[in-house]
Amino acid sequence: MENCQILFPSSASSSSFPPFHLIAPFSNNMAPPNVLTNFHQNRNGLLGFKTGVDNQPSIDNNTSPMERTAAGSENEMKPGKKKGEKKVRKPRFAFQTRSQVDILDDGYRWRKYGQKAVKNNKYPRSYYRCTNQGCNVKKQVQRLSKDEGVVVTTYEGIHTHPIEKSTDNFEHILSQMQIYSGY
DNA sequence: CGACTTTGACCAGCGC
DNA sequence: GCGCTGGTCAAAGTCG
Repeated sequence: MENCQILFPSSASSSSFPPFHLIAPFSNNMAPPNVLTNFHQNRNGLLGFKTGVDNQPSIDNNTSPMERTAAGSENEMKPGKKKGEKKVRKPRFAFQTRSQVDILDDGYRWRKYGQKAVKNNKYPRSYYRCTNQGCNVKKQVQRLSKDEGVVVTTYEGIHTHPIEKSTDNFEHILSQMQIYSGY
């Protein structure tokens, strides 16, 4: 978990790196994760954006070994937990936002599949998965207990399909929230 | 009735 | 080895 902290640059540097630079591309029919991926690819010395990429060359593993047979043939081990096989992590991107709502409407449809209480945090962490068939993108949403206005959203994986609805809505939400810059 | 949420249980990884 | 913690599953419940 710790390998996925964020950072936006401090607000002091907003002139050189306004947080919304991160977001602007969304309007181009791009989903946040994709955008962030770009950041990841350039991440040498970038932004302070931190990702949780583990030996993941990059983004071409859209359909990962984690893929769970949607048909539900189970009985196999849990996905991605094969013996001897190194745990493969998809690229992860996290960002903090200051928002009233936990769930940012980023244009994709998500299904909640779990919620856990997190240590040192009075708010639970929620786990969501993209409902699009074949798309294994996941995200975690957590509100900070020390600053309840701050929501941390972590994306894992890359969407393999076009966005489902206009991101105008997302932008609208963005316009209502402030990017948190606590570092 | 389908899509989604809730929630307890289960499992693996990790630190001690 | 053990206990803690994070991540996921899946059954049951809810909602439109």
